[in-house]
Amino acid sequence: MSRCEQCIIREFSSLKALTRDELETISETKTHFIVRKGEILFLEGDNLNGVYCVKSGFCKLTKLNSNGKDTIIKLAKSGELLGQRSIINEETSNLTATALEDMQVCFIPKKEMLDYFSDNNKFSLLVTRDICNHLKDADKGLADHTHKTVKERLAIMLLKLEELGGVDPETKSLNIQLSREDLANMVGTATESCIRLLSDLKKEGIIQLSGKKIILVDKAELKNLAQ
Amino acid sequence: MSRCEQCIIREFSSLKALTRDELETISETKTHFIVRKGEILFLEGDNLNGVYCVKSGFCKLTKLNSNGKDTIIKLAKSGELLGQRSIINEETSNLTATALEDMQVCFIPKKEMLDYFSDNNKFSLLVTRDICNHLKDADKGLADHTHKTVKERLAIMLLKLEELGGVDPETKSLNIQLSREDLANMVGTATESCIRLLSDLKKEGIIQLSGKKIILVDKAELKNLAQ
DNA sequence: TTTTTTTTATGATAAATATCATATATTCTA
DNA sequence: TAGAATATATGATATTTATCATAAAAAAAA
Repeated sequence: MSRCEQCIIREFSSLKALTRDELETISETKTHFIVRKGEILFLEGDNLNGVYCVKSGFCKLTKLNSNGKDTIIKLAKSGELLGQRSIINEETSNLTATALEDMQVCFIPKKEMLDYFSDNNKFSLLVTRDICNHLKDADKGLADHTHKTVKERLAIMLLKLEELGGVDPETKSLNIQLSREDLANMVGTATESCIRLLSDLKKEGIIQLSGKKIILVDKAELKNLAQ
Repeated sequence: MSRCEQCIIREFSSLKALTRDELETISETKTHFIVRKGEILFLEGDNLNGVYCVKSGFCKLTKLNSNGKDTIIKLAKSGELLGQRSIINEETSNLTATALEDMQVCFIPKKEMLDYFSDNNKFSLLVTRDICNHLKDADKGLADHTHKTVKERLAIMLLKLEELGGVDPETKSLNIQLSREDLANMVGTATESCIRLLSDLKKEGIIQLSGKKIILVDKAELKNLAQ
């Protein structure tokens, strides 16, 4: 199994603040596994006994609504740590993580995370900053969902998907390919409304569609919509 | 000016983890002031040079939307610290704080907060947990705003206002009295829609209204609506 | 491949919510 | 206190968005 000291992915998260000694200890205790597309990493309400480090692939983090629908709260890609909040607060997870494509994931036990959080100041600062960034995004999302139209939120989401996953250099289409249903759940609208608005954007020449592939043609106009 | 060592309010925030020495230092450096109803503590985009400790009164934390409207992201009451995220992330504030009634506020400089964050593990853990709780609330709010109707969100908000500010023991009306406009901005709807739905709830015997005073009569039904 | 299932697409319609208009009540201010 | 300004209330209407229905396209399974 690969060693954390040699894993480049750690440079993208708070783990970069760990010392060589700490990384070696984590290497001994961590486990590594594959999650297939559609499989669940953890469920809302689960007691997490550690954090998940996404090595490759990406997943959606959702919250189950009383009407049985999932709301996608955010997406996570390689380099991100999942479950930090639950570990720090010693609470069950408030979100469900589901793979949107095959993923490689490492699991780092709670004990090590909490030990280093108290012993390594640089690490705890980075962990807290990471959580702060999530909070800032959530505040922004809340404001957007409160006063923006569905079309505006769709524009925001398309730009966010590009930022998060980038585009295929050949086809220029978004690397993150969501079903219309998932996209609708991120935007916070009905699937049909989402499809309809995508069609509108296509008719207006702002995006191109072919199957799940989406190309952002007129990004200036998208940004204008997103404001 | 009152000394932090003797201030009971600190027991309600992460400040309770500070040592006597640390509290004494803060007492020397902190400033204390009054913010009148409607006045602004800080603006979105402001560079905060410390955190604000709410000693009495409460305020709204808002985000300016591109359409010029404010979205109320949350309310803060006595005992809460404002501006922690900005200090930790060394970023400008992402929210505007406006007093909803006269407030007493202490300002604790950035330097002390950051020093104790690195030196006092108990303190940094509590600060991080506080931020984690805000994140959890924001995730919940995002899910609610995504799939719930305006009436359901109004019910949620009324219950939240009771939880946050309590009720007058005499009249049983909510202590936190918001304008219909502010309430609408928290729920995420038009002022008129908010007024209409309050009237509906009144007709259904779920709440009582007289001016800004709101009495939650049938809390079971409200909770049922809030789900 | 053929069949079945799922996803995407689009029209028709219903429901929810926003906007505009206006009246009344309340609060503020001179 | 009177008058002005603001907040609350409610009707009429417009707009947005969701739901239902159905068809075409794509993907999965036999």
